[in-house]
Amino acid sequence: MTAKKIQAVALKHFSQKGYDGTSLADIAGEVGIKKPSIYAHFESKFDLFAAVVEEVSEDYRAYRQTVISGSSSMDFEQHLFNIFSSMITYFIQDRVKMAFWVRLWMFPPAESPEALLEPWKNLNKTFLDEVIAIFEQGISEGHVRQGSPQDMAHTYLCLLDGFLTRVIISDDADYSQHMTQVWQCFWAGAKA
Amino acid sequence: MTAKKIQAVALKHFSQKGYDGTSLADIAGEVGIKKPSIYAHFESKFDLFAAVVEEVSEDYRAYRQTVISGSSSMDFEQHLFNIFSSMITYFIQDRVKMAFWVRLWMFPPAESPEALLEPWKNLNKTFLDEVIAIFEQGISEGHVRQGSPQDMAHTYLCLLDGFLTRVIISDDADYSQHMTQVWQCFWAGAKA
DNA sequence: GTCTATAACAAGATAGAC
DNA sequence: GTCTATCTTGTTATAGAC
Repeated sequence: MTAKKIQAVALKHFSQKGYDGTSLADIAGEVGIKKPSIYAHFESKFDLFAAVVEEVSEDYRAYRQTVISGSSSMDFEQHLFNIFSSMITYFIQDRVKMAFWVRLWMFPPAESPEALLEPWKNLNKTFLDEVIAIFEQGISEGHVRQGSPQDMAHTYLCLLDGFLTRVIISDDADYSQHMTQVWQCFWAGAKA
Repeated sequence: MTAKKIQAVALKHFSQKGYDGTSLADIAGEVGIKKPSIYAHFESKFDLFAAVVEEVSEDYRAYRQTVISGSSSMDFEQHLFNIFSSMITYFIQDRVKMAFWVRLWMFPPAESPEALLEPWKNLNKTFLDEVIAIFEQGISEGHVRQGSPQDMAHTYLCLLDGFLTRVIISDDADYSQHMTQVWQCFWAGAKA
């Protein structure tokens, strides 16, 4: 299906050059069609962008849900670390998706309608809530030191987002080796 | 001086909409002049951008140097925390500068010449080296637990970058309240 | 230094043949 | 669905008067 190929190429270009920096001619050229042919599949440039957002968003949502529910039976530290490492691995194994994701998150195209951004924000808000719930459970069960679950969740997400940030800005091909060390430093301060 | 005013307005627009999303007409309009007048002060759009990068870069460099050298006589934890909180405060008190800085760092304009990006990368590389040196000292003097100073510095910077990331994506006006909590979580795991 | 006017071009989008 | 041709708009940039 041509629409899917257009979306895949668009993802790559939006990821590398941003929404404004990408032209439909760039995309069409790599797909192997001419620019007007895109309009047979998408109503506008922004419509194409929205489709890519939807695809990336849904893939991410499904993956995250699988990871969180799939590791809930683990030992507490393992559960938390599994979410941490799985999210990092998810993005590291596909840097195009990662750059698109982070770019949209931090610097969405100017004048993006709320209809596009709101589901995206909610998706990330949900993650915060889930992590807070995990820490609440960890504290009440004695796995985690006494303290504010909100603050711990926040620190956890700072570490996760910071790790992704540093992967993006780094040329290092195998950044994942740092993951375990970062985690140990965090867990040493969080455990009961 | 008109050139300075153009730069200031350009900083704001580049920060909010990115390089490609900003037009010279946007900038000129807010400055109060017409578009062609910009060319009396800057050779090209990119030349204006480069001037803004230079200004922001130098301001950041000077501030960071002041913070690091100015707190080196402090107690070890205070020294580390002071750098952490000062860097965060620096960006929080000027979100325009923060967004410009992070945007350039993570997603520089496509086809930016190396001449623009290299000094910028070196600036950040230097910071990593300085933080590593501080942890090396901290370990040898017994303030920090035994371990790899590289890994600790990396964790420290993940936390710092992650914090800034979360400030950018958050609407919360007073995000700085979280800073102390994040720090305590880190230090609990890092101290000897 | 700032302006009007305009060049030169690229980009998103449409019309209509095939 | 894809193409060529075209429209329209917006953009960077220059020329030349004041």
